[in-house]
Amino acid sequence: MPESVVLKPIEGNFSLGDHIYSELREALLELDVYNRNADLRLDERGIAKQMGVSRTPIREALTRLAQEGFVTIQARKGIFINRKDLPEILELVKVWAALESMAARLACEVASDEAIAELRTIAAQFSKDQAKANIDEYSETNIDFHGAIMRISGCRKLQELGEDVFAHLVPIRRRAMRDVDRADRSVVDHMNIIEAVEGREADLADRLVREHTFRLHDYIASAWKGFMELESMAADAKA
Amino acid sequence: MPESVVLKPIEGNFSLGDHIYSELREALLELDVYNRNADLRLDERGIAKQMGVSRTPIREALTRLAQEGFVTIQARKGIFINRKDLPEILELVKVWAALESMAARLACEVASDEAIAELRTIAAQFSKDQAKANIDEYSETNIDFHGAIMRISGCRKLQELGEDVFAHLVPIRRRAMRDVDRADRSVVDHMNIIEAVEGREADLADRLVREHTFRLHDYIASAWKGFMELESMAADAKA
DNA sequence: CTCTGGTGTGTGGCATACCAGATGCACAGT
DNA sequence: ACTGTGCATCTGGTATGCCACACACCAGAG
Repeated sequence: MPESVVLKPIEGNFSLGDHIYSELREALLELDVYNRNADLRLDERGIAKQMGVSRTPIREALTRLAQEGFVTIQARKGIFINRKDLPEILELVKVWAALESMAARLACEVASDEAIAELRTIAAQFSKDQAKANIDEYSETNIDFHGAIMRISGCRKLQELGEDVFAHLVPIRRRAMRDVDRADRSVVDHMNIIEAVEGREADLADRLVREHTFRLHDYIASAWKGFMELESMAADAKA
Repeated sequence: MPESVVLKPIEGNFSLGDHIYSELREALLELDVYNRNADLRLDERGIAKQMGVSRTPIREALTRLAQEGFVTIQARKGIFINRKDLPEILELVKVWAALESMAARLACEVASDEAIAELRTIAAQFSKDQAKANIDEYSETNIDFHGAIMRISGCRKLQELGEDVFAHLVPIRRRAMRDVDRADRSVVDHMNIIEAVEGREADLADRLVREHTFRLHDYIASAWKGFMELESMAADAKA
């Protein structure tokens, strides 16, 4: 067999169902920001017509979104976007704390020094962004940091589950980060976490991450009403 | 309005899709026990004919099972049962450890004394079952115990996620419990856990549960080959 | 005016037909 | 005997149409 051109195999999913699933999911996460009086209802036929396809792939996507808890499908009544209330959000944060603290623990035990160094690289962007007083970008970096901890834990399931839980928290978390005082505190927490992981102190890293996340938990619990007002304002401004 | 007959409202899901989903899921968990050379392939049309319905509800159920990771759907190739390998199983155990240790921690903080007392009630069945040397029933009780911890944590999401993760572990866990020495050790662990929760010692309960689950982790890691042989024997015996 | 039953429309559930890629095998060419 | 081309067939993906139930609205009986 002669030397031949090397072609990379076709990768992604080209099925309509998968595409629509991603599209809808993203749309829901964006929409959630304005979660006040926005239409909580989704219409299969409407979406189908809008996207120029039949109901079938739409239904497949919605089925998956329903199982992930983003929407609720009620037979012959309608499909409704799940609005998460405070207790539910707080539960998700607790789950997140459980997963990430375990990730930090595992990272201490199995992560390579290079992998751990990655945390500092990300943290380095903190001061830069913070210097720019660019809270939005800081928020993104913050997300990267937590994602990195999950990644270097070497536990794929932990990472995947964490991403699923996190998806439900995206709108809340982003908003929580707009508080400058919290951002400062967060930077300190992160530095302590990095040092614990670098020192391979599993128990300490576990505890620090858990406490860090529970600070977010308590903050959300106390600031929830403020979040709602912000969302109303955003929705009004849009209208 | 005169006194009229009181009828309880219709409860569950009567949609074919939901029913097939449950049925199929249960079948997969059972089948996994014989996970040797059993047919890893599922056929939409075959199942449809077998159950006397069209492909549509079957596909809905399979879509959900695919997202839960029980099966993999490959376009125009087939639907295959996901056989979990050792690293994957171990990752699931780690996730389980993360969730349950957090549950124990929360239980210390929020569970009522009555709820905690439930743990002892379940534990009481241990000695009884153990006296009967009935490992199978002990295994069930053991599962109840862990389920109870998740429940009294008061965190529904934690509980739900735990059940999802647990579902993937059912066959493995049941098998792991057949080891009598492990069962003895397990009883001791459980008693210690109960005492920690009763004493509201969150850090201790967290640690004990985590260590307990990691013992299962290490045991599976070392006994994996034995599990596989057992499964082959079971399959052969069936053939 | 109020209550009851009918009716029209909207919505998700299900069945069915068809499509195109994937596969395996047979047969022709070398 | 080997290779590769073409076809029959299998399989999941998609489009459609119909069904039954939920619900809002309306008309007629009281």
